[in-house]
Amino acid sequence: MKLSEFELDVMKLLWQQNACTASELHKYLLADDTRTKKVAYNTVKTIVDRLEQKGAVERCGQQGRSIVYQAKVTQQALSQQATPRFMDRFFKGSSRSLIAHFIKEESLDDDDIEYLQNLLKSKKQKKESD
Amino acid sequence: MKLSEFELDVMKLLWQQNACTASELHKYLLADDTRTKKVAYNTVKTIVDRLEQKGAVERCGQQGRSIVYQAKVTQQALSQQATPRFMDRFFKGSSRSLIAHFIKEESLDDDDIEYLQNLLKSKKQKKESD
DNA sequence: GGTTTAAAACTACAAATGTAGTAATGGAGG
DNA sequence: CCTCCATTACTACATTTGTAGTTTTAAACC
Repeated sequence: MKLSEFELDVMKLLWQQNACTASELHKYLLADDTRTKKVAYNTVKTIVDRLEQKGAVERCGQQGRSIVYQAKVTQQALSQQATPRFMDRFFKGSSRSLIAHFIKEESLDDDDIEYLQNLLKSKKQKKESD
Repeated sequence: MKLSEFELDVMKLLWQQNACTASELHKYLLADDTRTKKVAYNTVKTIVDRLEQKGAVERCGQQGRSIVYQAKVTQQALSQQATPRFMDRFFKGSSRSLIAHFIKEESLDDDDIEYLQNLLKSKKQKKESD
């Protein structure tokens, strides 16, 4: 399933909110101040309609006249599709260089670092037990 | 600078190969067997022309009648633009969960794990010295 | 029950993208 | 020097995407 940028933005809201009407989605988008361009309700509804056609969302109820939608594909499923493509473009298929990039460039607090160190440790141990 | 999927595929080749003619790029794309759809030479040339218009590539010479192109924007520059957007979509702005995802899902050999552990360690130490 | 009105459904359209055809041109080989 | 063919330059077109207007409908309120 291939979704556009805007479609993904809407999916993200549905993943966060679990279930929404089109107007709710519209409100969330307007409230998001990282989003410079303000879109009309109809624009959002069109995107939701397209997502429905693509099978990415489904109707799960009514609220008065409003249709309540929910995500039909999980974030995991989509990220698992998108991630290899993304990695391949920018990190030459190497998870190692991707992870290294993030460890170097992104801010991680002590807690994060410790958490990730433990993850790596358990990954190593798991390999040994195979 | 916003590039499309196909444009990024061509950029990737230019990053790898340093400098190419349009026919060379075409050959590489045909040779890539992960790419099911086979494109015509003219298609590739159109993409290169668009990349030139967008300022992503530039001419750096001739080989007979063929124009040699090279990337004008670096992979780093583009990945630094693309990565936050990507992360935000799929990993809610948290580098930690992105990295965790990769450590869990991707295959890392012992060497990779050790390398990353050292990176984390030095990140921690650097913080302490601040 | 009639009216208002928000929401759905449908339609429209410009820009970007993928895809490639046609026309023009200039090196390379005879 | 002329011809040929690869390559460029230009043009074309369907599809997708972003964006929103118009028309229809049905819930809610009086």
